[in-house]
Amino acid sequence: MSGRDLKDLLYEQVARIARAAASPKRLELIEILVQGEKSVEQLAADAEISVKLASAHLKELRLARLVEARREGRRMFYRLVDRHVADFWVMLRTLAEERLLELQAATREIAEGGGDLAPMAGEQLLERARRGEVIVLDVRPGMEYANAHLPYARSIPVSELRDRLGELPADRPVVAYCRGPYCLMASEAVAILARSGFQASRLEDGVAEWRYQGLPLATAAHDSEECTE
Amino acid sequence: MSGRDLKDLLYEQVARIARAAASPKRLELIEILVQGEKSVEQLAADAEISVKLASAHLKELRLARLVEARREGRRMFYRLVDRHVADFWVMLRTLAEERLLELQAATREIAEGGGDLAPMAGEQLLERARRGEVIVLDVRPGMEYANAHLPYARSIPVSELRDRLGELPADRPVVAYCRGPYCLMASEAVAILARSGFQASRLEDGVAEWRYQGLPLATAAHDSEECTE
DNA sequence: CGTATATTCCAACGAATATTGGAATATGTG
DNA sequence: CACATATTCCAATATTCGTTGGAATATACG
Repeated sequence: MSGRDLKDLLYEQVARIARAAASPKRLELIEILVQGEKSVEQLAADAEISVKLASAHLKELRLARLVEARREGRRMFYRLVDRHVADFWVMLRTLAEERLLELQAATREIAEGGGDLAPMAGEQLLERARRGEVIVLDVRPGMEYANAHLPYARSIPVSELRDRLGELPADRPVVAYCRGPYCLMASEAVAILARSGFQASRLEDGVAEWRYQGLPLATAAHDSEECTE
Repeated sequence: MSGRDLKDLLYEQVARIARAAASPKRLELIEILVQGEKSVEQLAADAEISVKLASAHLKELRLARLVEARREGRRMFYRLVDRHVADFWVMLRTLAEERLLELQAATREIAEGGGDLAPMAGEQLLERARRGEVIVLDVRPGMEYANAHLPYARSIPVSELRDRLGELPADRPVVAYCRGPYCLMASEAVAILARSGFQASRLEDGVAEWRYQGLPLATAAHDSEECTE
């Protein structure tokens, strides 16, 4: 094989991966899958697209070996192949944010709903949560919390938040997080909490960003009680 | 703006970056630009495409803010916006290699030309080069060496290697490197060296991979003499 | 100012992609 | 086995992208 042909082949393979990521819907599916395994139906619902379209996109992602599928009964469950895919998503998003001004404007629009608390860096938030000075609240669906969550975080899905406000101590600031900076659940939660008199703010990071920074995660509920009260 | 519209906008912006990287030719241009600033003509020649096509691809890359252009006389020089773009390229390639089997097979074909020396890890190679136990040889064009090169490396472009073999001590192993794993110059150099009785092997990494690993680089020729002889 | 050089813009065509509707497959249930 | 459910496959359409040829732009030189 000639040098040129070989090179073409090599770059083509790498481009194939990039092409798999070059679709908004597929990126959204990837971000959802970062939260854990999901069925096609769930993925379609979360990404607000038809099941058929979700299936087609998942096929592309599977072809690029970014996700893999498992059959359970009549359902097909998809998951990311490994954490490098999640890291890639975080890096790509970070790169995009550094470069595109419109993106920064839109991200600001999401953040605006949050409180005034200065954004705390990872290590610092972790320490304050450990000491119980701040309540870290995971507002994603329960399944995703069970799959992986920030240390010391407790789970109240945003859909149940209104009815479960009583579980939260009113004398401490609450930091809500969800799937990541593009997810709106934490913003909604902050709005609900603020309306009820809580000192609430939003953490932009999700588990993917947290892990990307090398910070620890919890995978069960065994540590979420340590900071309860 | 509704939540869905906002999300669509956000993912679309990220996808735009991925789309810019989703073309073999553009990836090749990026890798060439990692070696330093180049004119459109040089880029087209290195990537073996027409100037017009190179210009079109560079326009895409510029639109995505991955590269920026500078005019000097009647030439246009392009460069990567910052090192995050180079890091992105390395990460994308690494991800692709982990995933795609064909790619691994092709990469092996490139490496096959190399010697039998066990591949040395970065730190170790650096130390051996510092002590002069091994000759690190940069076989890229002189301009690229001047822009940035591995510490203790000396420059002999592959095109001049045949005529300058006398400059190399024959009693020490030579490790040649070039632009990165997909570049063929180092393989060619190893073949030439081996034919002349040198104990030659190839380093797959280029400056991008080296920097990605957090290892130091040299930017002038001030340190390439330390290990000369 | 005319000419040569380097690069970009514009137009056009074929190839690839996203999306949707309808049919097909595979699994579980009565 | 008939039937419901979850998902995938296939076909068709609109759109986008890669590539090339020809014209246009910007700069340098005589």
